[in-house]
Amino acid sequence: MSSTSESNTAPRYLVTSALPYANGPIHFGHIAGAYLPADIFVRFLRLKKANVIYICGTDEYGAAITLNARKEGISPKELTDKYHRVIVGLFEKMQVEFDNFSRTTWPRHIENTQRIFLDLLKNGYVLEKTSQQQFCTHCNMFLPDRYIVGTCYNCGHEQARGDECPACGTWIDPLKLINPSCKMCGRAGLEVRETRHWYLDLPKLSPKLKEWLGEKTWWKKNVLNFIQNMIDQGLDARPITRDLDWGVPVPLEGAEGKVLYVWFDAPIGYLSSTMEWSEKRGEPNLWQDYWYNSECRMVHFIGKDNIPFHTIVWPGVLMGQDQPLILPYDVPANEFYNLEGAKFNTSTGWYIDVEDFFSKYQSDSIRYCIARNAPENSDSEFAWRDFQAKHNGELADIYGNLAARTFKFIHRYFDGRIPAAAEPTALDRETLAKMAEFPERVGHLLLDYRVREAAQEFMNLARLGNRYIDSSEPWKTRKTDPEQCGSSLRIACRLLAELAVLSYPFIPQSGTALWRQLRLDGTPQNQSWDDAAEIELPQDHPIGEAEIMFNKLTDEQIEAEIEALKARSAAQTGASTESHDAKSIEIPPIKATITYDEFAKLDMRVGEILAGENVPKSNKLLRLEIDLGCEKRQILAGIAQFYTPDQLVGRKVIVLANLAPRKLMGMESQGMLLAASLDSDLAALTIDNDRWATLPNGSPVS
RNA sequence: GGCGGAGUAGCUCAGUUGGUCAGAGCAGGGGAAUCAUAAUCCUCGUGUCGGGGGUUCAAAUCCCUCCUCCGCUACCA
Repeated sequence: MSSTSESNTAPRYLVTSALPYANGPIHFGHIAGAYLPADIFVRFLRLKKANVIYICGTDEYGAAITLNARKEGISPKELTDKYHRVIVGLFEKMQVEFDNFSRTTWPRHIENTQRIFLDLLKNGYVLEKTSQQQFCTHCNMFLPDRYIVGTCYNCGHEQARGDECPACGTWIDPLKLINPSCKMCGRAGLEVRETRHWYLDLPKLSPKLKEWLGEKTWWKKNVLNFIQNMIDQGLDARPITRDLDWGVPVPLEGAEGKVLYVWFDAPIGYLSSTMEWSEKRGEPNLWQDYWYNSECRMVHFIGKDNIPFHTIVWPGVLMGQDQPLILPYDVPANEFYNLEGAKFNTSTGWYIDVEDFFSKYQSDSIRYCIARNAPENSDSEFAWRDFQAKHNGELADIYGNLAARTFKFIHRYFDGRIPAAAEPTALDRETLAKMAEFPERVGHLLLDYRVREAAQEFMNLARLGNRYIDSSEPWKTRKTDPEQCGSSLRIACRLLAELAVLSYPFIPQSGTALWRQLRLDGTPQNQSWDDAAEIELPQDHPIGEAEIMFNKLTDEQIEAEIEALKARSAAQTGASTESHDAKSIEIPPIKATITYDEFAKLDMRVGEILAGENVPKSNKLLRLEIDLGCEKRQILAGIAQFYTPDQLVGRKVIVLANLAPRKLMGMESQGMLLAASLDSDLAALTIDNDRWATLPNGSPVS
């Protein structure tokens, strides 16, 4: 590719995206945070004639992978092979193009990781400590904190995790948890065993880090705020090894069964992947032109969950090792991208099937939709309605239609050839002057990682084109002043050529399609961003047939997608319950005994559901009106994933009537609908046999 | 619990260091035009800038306080 084309003026860039964890497919949330912004940035830099390489790969170690592999009955290697392929396939569909996409199981990556570990140890940045940890004799492994469940010693909640109690919010010391059990096998009787681990001495690196971070005045504010806080609170030594058999082995005598943590080796993957790229190119030392080059700007695109690793731990690791490796130049972290109001979640069916998606839609549509609403400063989300609006209203109507009206006109009245230029009118001059401003304006925004504004701005160039054609009215001048008419269309074509280049980083297929219709040499990628407004079109140059680049998405189609998403979510939530039997779900133990008096405080009544509706913007809540005989109540029940309002109206249910009211989603809930639930399944307590149905509303339950 | 973010027109959101900052896009009303995927272009906003208090000649923008929502909390990757 053109990635190494020499240029003395433009800076050299090493761009990375967070290594996706090869534990499952990635989704649009990942794409929006770490990949699409980086891909756009890289394509743009290439047009700016910068020397840039774009590096990534799958992250393939860690406990989660061994657990999932065990669940699927395959080896960790087989699991990561599978998801490596899946992830590569997705990037191809998204048109995210890396210079190299490696894997952390690549042998030289293991060498790199071990060497860096040994450097850190030798230089005194790694401490050895023994500690007590919970060990599950059945699973034969030390348990990560989140895989330990027990009773909270602070509030008595039975389902406290080893890291935090969901009820009272206390930070849990897993060793103090009462009746701890293993979340994986469900068994109690954990043993506390002593284990030896190595820790990265962040307190020792802290002064260097502080000084280094102090210079990063150009970093995004959300990133700086976050880490400033963390540093101010003081850094703790962090364990970088763990007891596991799937990972980079600790290269020391007596350290059998210990591997380096995935977060330790994953960023080193950037280095390893660059080396692999070098090797593949047959220039084994080429990577040093980047990693040993203090003029090279290393930019890490990540999601916000990765900020501590990339701004503190990883730079600390780089500082403490012996090679002259460069430190990150910038870490433009993005926030999260959700789906229709909730987080992407594969296990509950709240996701978009990528295979299915790309069988119906173009990558440019989703790229543009995400770019226009990228989670730069706060979380944002994908919504089908918004997707339709962006696709139809902007890509098809403004961008695609500009090309169509221009090209068709030329074919119809100018024999499909670029007309001659005439003496420019005032309007021409004004338009050309505005066109000339776009490369710098859009480019400036991109260098600032303001993708959403940049996308809006390139679309404004298309708007300028539409306005120009409307104002110059070639359908009139065709009869009154053919020369002027031709000249107008020529300018419109020049604008389209510019648009092809400026839109290329965002929507590469469409940019290329425009270029092709203009029958210009090469591709937009070979052009110069700065000169995009100056592209010359020879007189009589034949252009291609006008293509429809974006077909409209119908309301029915979009409705169907929304329905399908909801249906799958409901089905998958149901499906997971069917598998309960097979998977030996833990039945929670019986709670502590209470007295009759305590029980008698509860006032439960029979109530009839009079009406129900979904609570706007909530996935879980239904607003129900319930007749309790003596009065009517509004109750918000978290059962929307299990019942539609229709299924409930007319049913008799049991309501806890003297529960203190509570506000949910801005509405007051005056009581609680009783329901049985386990895991993620739920069934409301209804009364529908003949005898019970005759009981009046408001009958007490005891 | 700690930290952080957000609350601005019906919807999605912009608003650098306080003074044309009360805005853009969409939706909606009106109009022009007809080359084009019924696409385009022009035009129209009486919004307590979450509530309250304060600083100031001047605050959406600074300070205090309250309310609501959300995220993160690095030993889960």
